[in-house]
Amino acid sequence: MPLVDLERPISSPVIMLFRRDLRLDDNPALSAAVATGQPVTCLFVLDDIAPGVWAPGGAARWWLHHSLAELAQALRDCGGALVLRRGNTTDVVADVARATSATALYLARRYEPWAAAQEAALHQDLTADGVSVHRYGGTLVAEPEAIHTAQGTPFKVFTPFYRTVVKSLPAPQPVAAPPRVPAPESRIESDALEDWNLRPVAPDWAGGLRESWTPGASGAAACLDTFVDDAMVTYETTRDRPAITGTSALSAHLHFGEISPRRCLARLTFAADSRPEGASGATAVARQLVWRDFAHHLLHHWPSLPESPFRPEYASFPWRDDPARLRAWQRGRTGFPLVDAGMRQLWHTGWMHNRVRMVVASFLVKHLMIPWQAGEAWFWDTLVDADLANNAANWQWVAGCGADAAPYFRVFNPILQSEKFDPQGAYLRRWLPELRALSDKHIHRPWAVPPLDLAAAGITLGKTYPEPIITHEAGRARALAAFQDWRKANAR
DNA sequence: TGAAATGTTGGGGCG
DNA sequence: ACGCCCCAACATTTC
Repeated sequence: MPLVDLERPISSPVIMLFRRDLRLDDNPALSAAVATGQPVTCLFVLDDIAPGVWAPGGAARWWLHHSLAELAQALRDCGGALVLRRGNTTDVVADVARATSATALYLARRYEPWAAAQEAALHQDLTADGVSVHRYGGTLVAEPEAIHTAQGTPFKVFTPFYRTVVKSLPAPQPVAAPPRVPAPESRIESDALEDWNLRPVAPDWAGGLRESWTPGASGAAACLDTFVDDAMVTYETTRDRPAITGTSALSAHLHFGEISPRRCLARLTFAADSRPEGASGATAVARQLVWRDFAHHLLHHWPSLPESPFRPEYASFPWRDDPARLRAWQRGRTGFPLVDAGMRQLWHTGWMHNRVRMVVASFLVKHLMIPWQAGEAWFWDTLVDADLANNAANWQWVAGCGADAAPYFRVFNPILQSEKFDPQGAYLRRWLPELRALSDKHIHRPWAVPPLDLAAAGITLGKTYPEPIITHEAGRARALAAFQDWRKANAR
């Protein structure tokens, strides 16, 4: 044996940096780290101090706690260990690399502007220290570099983007979880998850979250199973019914990377093959996964997406500063039952049905003319699935200033939407107990209920339930007029 | 992934 | 029997 080999460490451990890929299954970075045959230091860094970071809100932090707890257990079950550290990611990883004599770092890329900058810094600092950096995908269906127009430019319209993804994609072949993730013999120090205080203590407002969700990879897999078994076949119609569990409810699991979109696609494809009547539902939900990709591609190519309108002319749109109505919207006290039910579902469970998200968002930016960024910020603070790319792209879509956006004059009628998608008022009654006694006919518009019926239902408008903070007709007319004036002024 | 206003058509009541 | 009107139902356009 050549002498030089004796000078090398007997083993050269590697680091797997978990970020938003809190799973073992179909995790290409982890699989590559394990495939080195070396011991793997699994690391998660709580880094919400980096510049430009949108620090996670309370609901997302609660979810993160439980997701990390499950990841740590899953790693223990296969011979591994998860090291938790807090601080600047680059500094922490460099420290851990020195402490473990690591020669390589594996990670899955992210798409937030600050995260991309962080990856560049990691690459620079660690390479200088003699640590090779290996960056993988796996978080999206397709990487931004792989999808572009014939001219080589990024897509700005969803449908051609979708077609290109479908056309250029091989059948998804998820990578199975490694059977063992061998930890180094000498352990390095880890923070205790409890000490991070990701969960609320006093007051403990997380009861609604606990009732609603099972964070973690096993919860994610169960969620997908339930969808495929129960909802997939009728997805196209029941997805719009907020009183029904008609959607996948995978958003937060996907956000934290507890399940990969390719794993979802593979499962959907298999299910559609074995159950032809479910094929159209499987395609429709797969399309939603591609919307998620679209948002991430947009953020990748337009890093200012969370702050600035994609269509720059909207910077001069005459938005209104209206703190009182913003607060009424946030607290579910607008006087429009579907809007209020949605905002209360959000507050209680950290999640809102997608159809209702569109209605409440339209109400904020059109009827109230409050800047979309205010809605984006509230969703960011309260959603368990708060995701920089999805949140920014979807708010801009509703506001009309985004890529492939709904035109500004497309105003949702919160009453019609309510009657159409919650005809029996089941969703309204679930979240607005004070309106429960109203009839199916009356519950969508309490302000128009005859006084005797109101009294019989125990309702005093302005006391037990708010008067509408604006009428639909006035809000709609004001928004359309402002839009027309602005366009005229803009055309000059 | 909209709604409202406006236009068109056709059936039925009715003088 | 006929023409007129009303209006629901559907289609188109406009915001």
